[in-house]
Amino acid sequence: MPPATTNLARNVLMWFRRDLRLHDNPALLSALGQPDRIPAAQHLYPVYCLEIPTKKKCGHRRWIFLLECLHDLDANLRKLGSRLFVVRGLAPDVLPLLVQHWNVSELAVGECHEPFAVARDNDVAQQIAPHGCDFKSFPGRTLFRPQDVLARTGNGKAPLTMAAFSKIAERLPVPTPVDAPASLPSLGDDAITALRNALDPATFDALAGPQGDFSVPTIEPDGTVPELHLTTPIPAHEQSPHRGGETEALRRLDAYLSDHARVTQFEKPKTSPAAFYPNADTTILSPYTTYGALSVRTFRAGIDRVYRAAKGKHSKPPVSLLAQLYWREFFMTAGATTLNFEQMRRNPICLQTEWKCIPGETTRESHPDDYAMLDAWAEGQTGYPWIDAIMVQLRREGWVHHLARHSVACFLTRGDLYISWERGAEVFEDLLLDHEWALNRGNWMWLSASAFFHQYFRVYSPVKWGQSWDSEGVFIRKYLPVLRKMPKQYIYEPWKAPIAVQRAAGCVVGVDYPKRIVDHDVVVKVNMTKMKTSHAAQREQAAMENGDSNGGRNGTRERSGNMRDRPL
DNA sequence: CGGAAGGTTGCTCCC
DNA sequence: GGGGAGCAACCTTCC
Repeated sequence: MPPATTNLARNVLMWFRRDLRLHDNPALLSALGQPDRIPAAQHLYPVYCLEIPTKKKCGHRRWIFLLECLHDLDANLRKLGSRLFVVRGLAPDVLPLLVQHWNVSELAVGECHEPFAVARDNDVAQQIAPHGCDFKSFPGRTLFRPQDVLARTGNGKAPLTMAAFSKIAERLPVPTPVDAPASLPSLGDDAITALRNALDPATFDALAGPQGDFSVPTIEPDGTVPELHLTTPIPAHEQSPHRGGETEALRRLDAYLSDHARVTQFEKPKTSPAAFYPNADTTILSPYTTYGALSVRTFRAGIDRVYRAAKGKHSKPPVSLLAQLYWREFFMTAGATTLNFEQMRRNPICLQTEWKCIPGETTRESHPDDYAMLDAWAEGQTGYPWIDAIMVQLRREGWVHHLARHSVACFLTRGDLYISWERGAEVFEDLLLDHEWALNRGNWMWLSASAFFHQYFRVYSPVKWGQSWDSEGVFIRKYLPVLRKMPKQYIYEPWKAPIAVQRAAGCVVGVDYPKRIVDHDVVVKVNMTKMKTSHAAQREQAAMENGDSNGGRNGTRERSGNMRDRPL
């Protein structure tokens, strides 16, 4: 038993969320106490709450990546004589039980800033307070706290351009990563027994999982996870090449940073969306920063070391490697401080326009044709090989290049299908290993020219843009084998190939590969007109609300009042 | 306040 | 094929 501790005992429960690592983890380190000030914890209980089955928007490969991170975290904890307890259930339900029966005095977390996470954490803090347990949050998820950025904007609103954000970021202190612990406080000798004795058997079994020991769910070699009812085997060639975990994250970071020229000369718009693992132009570290298997503060420190070695000669924001971390902060700041950030309606920074398939406004039953188009896009069946190949890569690997995301997002929204960006965000949330709520929703607003970016007349061609990167069609041939033998002059537009050429290539359009679902050259003009009309309507509305005083400048639509002045 | 400058990553046409 | 103007025209930031 944990000794019948008095209230003076310091027992810490480390609640891991998006910080699945030992390096640069201030919350975890807090258990060690501080010399002469705070004693080391007597016991440390590392916990992850596995929220089954509520993560409906988390696809199979995302689950696998998360579980790999948990397995690696558990292994690394065990090297220090500890372990991870994976508790099945929602945090506000299960943490109070653990706190009570493990006699926990402090619950330590890495701070999260999403509105829903803040609400959840407040809930947990209230639930554990009656048990005499403090909720203590620590930095580490971001380089900068959204509040600290907001405090320097002058108007209390998140910056909407990278130039404005960078100006603030450059004046904020550079966070220093902390070392991984060399040792950890012990577990209670019989932490599991304590729970088994205190809880009724059904509750215990539900929390502890099928092994009865709070272990990480097992991933079978065929990719199935029986405990999570992920029972569809994934053939070897369709498994993601990106393996989760802190160990792999730090290996990839070191490998990337070892090429100093690549780091100092990095310019995002010059990296190719048609390059793919293991020869991608970019780091593919985003899945690791998403789950916190890699600390962004450690990442930044590594970039800074390379920059210093180059005596300050390096690319600059908004295109530099460091700026890629700034973009993450940029969207997290906006997401943490903008009302209704994840949707179009009642979102003060978002363009209002009449997309198809708006959540809550149409259904599959009311508009089956619109949703058929959405499905064709999501499944890689648009008939545009560049678009479809990207969606296949996304589905299979859980990662595609940022500019590839631009292409398919523009296609779904303002470019071709004029479908709600929220629907695209839902699909990405399901598929992306690196899904971050604020980045995903923010980038969908960007690409649909709903917020941040407004030059809707700049449209990506689903043919020309890919062609400019990969005229041979290597990328398409990899992910759409049906087009493998199509001559390069038709690989981006197979419908233009003479039927004899289609037959010779073994790919007849309409039989072996879909006909294109829209004619880009036609719909792009229609869509641009829709955007123009929506902007005009919005300016008119703003002029009305402002008594026509500013001619609609800064279109206030729902921006007036204090809608953005919400507490963090 | 008003207006100019600038905005990570477009396309087409022309030289 | 690489670079630059024109396309038609959005918003935020900054002075």
